[in-house]
Amino acid sequence: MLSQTAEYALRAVVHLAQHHGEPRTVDSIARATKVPVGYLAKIMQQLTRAGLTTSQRGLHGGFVLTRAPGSITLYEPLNAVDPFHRITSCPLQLPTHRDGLCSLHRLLDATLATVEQSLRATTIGSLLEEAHRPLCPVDPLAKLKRRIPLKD
Amino acid sequence: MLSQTAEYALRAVVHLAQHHGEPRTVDSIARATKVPVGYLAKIMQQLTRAGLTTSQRGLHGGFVLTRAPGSITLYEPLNAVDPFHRITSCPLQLPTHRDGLCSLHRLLDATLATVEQSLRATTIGSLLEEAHRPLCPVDPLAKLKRRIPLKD
DNA sequence: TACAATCAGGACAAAAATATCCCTTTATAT
DNA sequence: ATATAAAGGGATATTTTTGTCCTGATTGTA
Repeated sequence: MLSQTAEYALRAVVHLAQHHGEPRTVDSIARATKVPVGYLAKIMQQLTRAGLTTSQRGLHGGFVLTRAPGSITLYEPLNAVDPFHRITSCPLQLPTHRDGLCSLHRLLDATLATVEQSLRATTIGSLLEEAHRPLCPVDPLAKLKRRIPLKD
Repeated sequence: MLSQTAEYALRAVVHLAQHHGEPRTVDSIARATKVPVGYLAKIMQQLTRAGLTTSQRGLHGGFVLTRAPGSITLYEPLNAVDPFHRITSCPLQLPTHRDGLCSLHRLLDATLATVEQSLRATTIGSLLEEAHRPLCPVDPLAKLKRRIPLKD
């Protein structure tokens, strides 16, 4: 249901939130989130263009969130890489339905509305709170495993 | 969010529901629902394999729903053409998360759960009821417009 | 200044989703 | 029987999504 790209973007933003303040390179984000590096690079560009992150080149550069994790909702990174489309007009282009959707599409859109609401109601910051389970991108074992270096 | 295929499948099933009992050919469904004929043919095969429709070849053949529209939920045709996947295990395959999802994926899955519930709670039949707006696939003007025949 | 780390961006490749075409098989009506 | 109306199914084409690779532009540091 979510595109792969959207899933990757969320992982990246969560990771940045976990290290809020310190610039993270594409490579380090990719390793932590298990997203293909080259592809993630494109996604990070999109997040930057959308104003969610800033990028800094050169040594000690990388990406940083522009705002506090508590003020960024899940909706934002998703929407940046894969715009969320509500159903606002009849997908069949029927003239009768110019002013309103049919039952089918009204129901589908109502479902989309709940999804949108759920995504807009949750901040990245809230995912990091104590009460929650540890987040994928910070898996502590990941570090240990990396002591056996990957080829290349 | 829905795949194109899923949207098409729903339109087709709604159309069959509106003509419950009479076999509808791929061509007539395609015209009414504005789905590419050739592609719809494949989708109808999937619906038939999933047991939602029966098909009959030859003159006066076509597709018919196997059950009453009131007993078919939106979830079923969707799932037939484009299986609905809940998030049941960590998409990062992290060993720490073998027994449960992280906050991010738990939230995403909870959202999926509401979508699933919404789709399972609504039947095709209920979409046809009076209180609702006319459905796209039965647009009455469509017939009129067809009096000016399309080329081919 | 030179070098190394890092992002930017374009070109290309692979895979998946969407769409078209055509031929075969099956059923019906005359 | 034969012609015709349909679905079945395979091959192929197109488009979109996902992914790779390489080169150039910045930037910090020695």
